[in-house]
Amino acid sequence: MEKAASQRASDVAYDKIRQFVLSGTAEPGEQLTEEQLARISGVSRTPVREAVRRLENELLIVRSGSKRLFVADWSADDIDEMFILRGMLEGHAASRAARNITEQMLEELATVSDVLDAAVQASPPDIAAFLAQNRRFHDIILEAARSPRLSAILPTLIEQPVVSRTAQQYRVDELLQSARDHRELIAAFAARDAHWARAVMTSHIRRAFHAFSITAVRRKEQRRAND
Amino acid sequence: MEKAASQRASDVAYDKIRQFVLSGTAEPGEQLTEEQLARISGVSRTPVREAVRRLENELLIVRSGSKRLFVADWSADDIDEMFILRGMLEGHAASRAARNITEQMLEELATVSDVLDAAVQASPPDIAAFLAQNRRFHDIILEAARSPRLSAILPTLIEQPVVSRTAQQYRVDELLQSARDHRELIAAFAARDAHWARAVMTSHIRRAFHAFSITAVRRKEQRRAND
DNA sequence: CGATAGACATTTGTATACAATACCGTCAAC
DNA sequence: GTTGACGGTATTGTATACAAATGTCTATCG
Repeated sequence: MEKAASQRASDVAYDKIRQFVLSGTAEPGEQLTEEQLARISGVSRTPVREAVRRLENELLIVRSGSKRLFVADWSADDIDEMFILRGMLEGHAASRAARNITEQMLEELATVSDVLDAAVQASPPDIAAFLAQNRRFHDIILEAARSPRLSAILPTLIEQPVVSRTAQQYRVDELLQSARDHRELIAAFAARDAHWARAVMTSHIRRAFHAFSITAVRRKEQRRAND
Repeated sequence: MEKAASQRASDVAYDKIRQFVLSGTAEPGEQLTEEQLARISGVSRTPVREAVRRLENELLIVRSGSKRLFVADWSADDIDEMFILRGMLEGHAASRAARNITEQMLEELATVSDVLDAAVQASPPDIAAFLAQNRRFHDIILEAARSPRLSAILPTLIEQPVVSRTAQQYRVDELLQSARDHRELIAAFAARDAHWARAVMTSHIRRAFHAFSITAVRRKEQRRAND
C-alpha cells in the first residue's frame, strides 16, 4: 500500500535506478550512461533523465564536469554530515509537529508504536516490521510538521540503506530504547511541548548515528578477521 | 563571470522561468503550461521539463493533484519557515567553515568585505553592489563548509527576491550592522572558532528576518494608504 | 432544475531521431 | 620521449511526434 503503483515510467525508472545504486549492484564511482539505465529500467531515455535529475538532487548520483553520470561515493564525513543535518531537521520537524499535530495523527502514532513494540519484543525481533513501522512513524511526524520545505528536504537525507544497516545491527536493548523514544515522542506531542519533542528526537537520531558508527567499526574488524 | 554562459537550453529555460515566476510577472497560483513556458524561454518542451523539475524542487512551482503546474503561493508561515531553516543551516555552514576554511578563502572574504563596506558607506548606499557582494560572501562560506549536502539544500532556501526586498528596505544603520556581521564572521573564521561563527551567522539571519518582516508591515500600510 | 455521462479539448508523459559536445586514442612534430 | 592536435566514438542535449491522461463543456435524463 505504501510503495504502490507508480504508473509513470519516470517513477519506475526512479525506483529501479535507486535500487540499482543503493543495493550496491553498482560500484561507487562507477560510470552510468542514460542508455544503460534505460535498459535496466525498461523505459526510454526521456523518463530516465527525469529520474536521474531527482537522484542527482539526492546526491545518489553525481555529474562529472557537467555531463557524465557516476554513482556517488560517500565519505565518512558525508555520513556524519547526514546525521547532523538529520538531527537538526528532524528535531525541528518534531518541534513543529508538537504544535500542529492533530488528535487523529496522535492516535495513528500510538497504533504504529504498538505494532513497533510487538516487532521489537518478538524473539527474534522482527527487523523488517521494525523498519516499516519506524518509517511510518517518522513520516507521520513529517506530515504533522506541515512544512513543505521540510517535506522536500528531509527525505533526501534519510537513505533507507543507512537506516536499515543501522537497525540490522541494533542490539535488543537498543531496539527497546528506540521504541521507548517513540513513546516519549508521543507523550511530548500530547503535551504540545515543542522543546521536549525536539530534545527526544535529537537524541533519538544521535543514538542511531552512534549505532551506525559502531556497525562500521564491527564491519572493519570483521574484514580484518577475514584476511 | 558569475552567471556566465549557461549554454544548455535547459539552463536558459531555468533562468527565464525562474525570473518569470519571481519577478511577479506571473501571479501566485496562476497555472503554467509547459508549452507556454517553452514559448517564453524559446526552447522546446523537453528542456522546459527539466527546468520545471528543478523549480518544483525549490517549491517555486507546485503541481496540483498530480499533473498541472502552478506558480507557488507562499504563506507567511512559509516565509518564517524559510528563515528558520536558513538560520539553522547557514549557522551550521558557518560552523563547518570555521573548521575548514583556507587562508586563501579568508583573504577572499576580506576583499569582498572591503567592497561591501564601500558600497554600504557610499551615499546613497549602493544596494545592487551590496547584494552582489553579500551573495558572494555567503557563497564563499558555503564553499568553505565543504558539505555537498548543504550546497545542494541551502541555495533552494535563499530566494534572491526575498534577500533583495529585505536589503532594499534596510535602513543605513541596518546595512552597517550587516557589514559589521561580515567582519565578525571573518574574525571568527580566523580564530577557527566554530561556535562563534555559528552564533554570529544565526543572529545575522535572524536580523534579516526581522528586517524583512518590517518591510511586510510597511507595505501593508502603504497599500492601505493607497486605498 | 440538477446531476451525470460522454465527447472533445487541453495538457502532460513517453519514445525516437538527430544534433552537439565531450572523451580518448592515435599519430606526428619537436 | 613528451606534448599537442586531430579525428573517431561514445554520451549527453534537444526537438518533435504521438500516446495517455486529465479537465471541461454540453446534452440528456431523472
